[in-house]
Amino acid sequence: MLTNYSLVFQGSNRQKSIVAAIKHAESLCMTENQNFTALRRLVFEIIWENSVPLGAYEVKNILSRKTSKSVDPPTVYRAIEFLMKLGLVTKISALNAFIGCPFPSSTRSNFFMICNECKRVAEVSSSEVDNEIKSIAGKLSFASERQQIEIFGTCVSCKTD
Amino acid sequence: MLTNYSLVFQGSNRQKSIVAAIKHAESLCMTENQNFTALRRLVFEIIWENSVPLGAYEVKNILSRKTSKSVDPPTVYRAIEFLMKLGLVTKISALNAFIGCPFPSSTRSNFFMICNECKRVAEVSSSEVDNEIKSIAGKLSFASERQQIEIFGTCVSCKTD
DNA sequence: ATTAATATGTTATAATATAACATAGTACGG
DNA sequence: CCGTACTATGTTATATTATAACATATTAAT
Repeated sequence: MLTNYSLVFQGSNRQKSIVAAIKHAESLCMTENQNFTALRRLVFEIIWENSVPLGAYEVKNILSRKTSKSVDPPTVYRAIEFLMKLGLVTKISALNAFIGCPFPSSTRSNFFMICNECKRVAEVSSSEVDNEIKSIAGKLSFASERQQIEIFGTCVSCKTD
Repeated sequence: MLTNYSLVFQGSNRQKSIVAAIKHAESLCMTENQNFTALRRLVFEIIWENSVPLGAYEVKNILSRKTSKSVDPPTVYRAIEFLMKLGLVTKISALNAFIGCPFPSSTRSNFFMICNECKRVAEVSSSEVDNEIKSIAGKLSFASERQQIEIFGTCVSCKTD
């Protein structure tokens, strides 16, 4: 099992991992022959700077502040779509909000633990869960392509508060 | 493991299960002291008649046709909210659409297999997956309350076509 | 320089969802 | 039976989320 759970819910900052994340995004774009433009990098940073998932319009507002000019929805949605295709960002669809993927290169399908109190989201990559689902899909002859697992509850920090 | 997979993806109709579902909904409302009004019953039927999840506005249009009068969004959303609270209907949040829960009384947390081709959705209730997730949550001291698992892929029928 | 491809800007609008208040129906104690 | 409180529905308006369609700009290769 691989997770950023304690970093998200008990760690003090994420700065260090953001630097690494940008590096990773850059090299991924390089190998995929994709253009990590200034705009896309900005959106990536905005989403990654938060352990709370951001709605597209929140990203839009932050982007607008950072660039000191007005930004229209398609600008944001296109950048997010680009990042999602590369697996750098995921949508938490129950929240209509977006969060950075800490393990973009993992081949296992990850899932999210979402704290109802502080709204932060941690990612977990578990081969056990993954295998169990794969096994069920196999038995039913369902060719699974993509999965989205969202667990809502209370994180370790908020529970003790 | 409990599933309506073959009923949904290989069965010819769902009529039989709808009758049982309505009976179940009625008695559930009875014991919960909730009012299974004509409107709520209609919305329940509309959603249950489909193995494809329906958007709220699709429900609205069908409802409007069935009652021969115009229906406003809050009417539909309120009925859906009511049914969801009772566990009779779930939202597939990746689709912004709603589907009946075939195992409303199951204490296990269920998940959905969604065919990208025919759009039908089957529900699976697996204690293995459930336990695995519970175990991870336990290790991380995450008090999980609700979970939403959506598996997208190709069903057995569409694969062979 | 010219073209093709990619990325962004811009305008408009579609699709999904809820707030707030008005009215109607129901249930029950007096 | 009446009045009150509660529940459900009707109605209007608007918030939130997302995309279509077309224009312009940037870039990369010929």
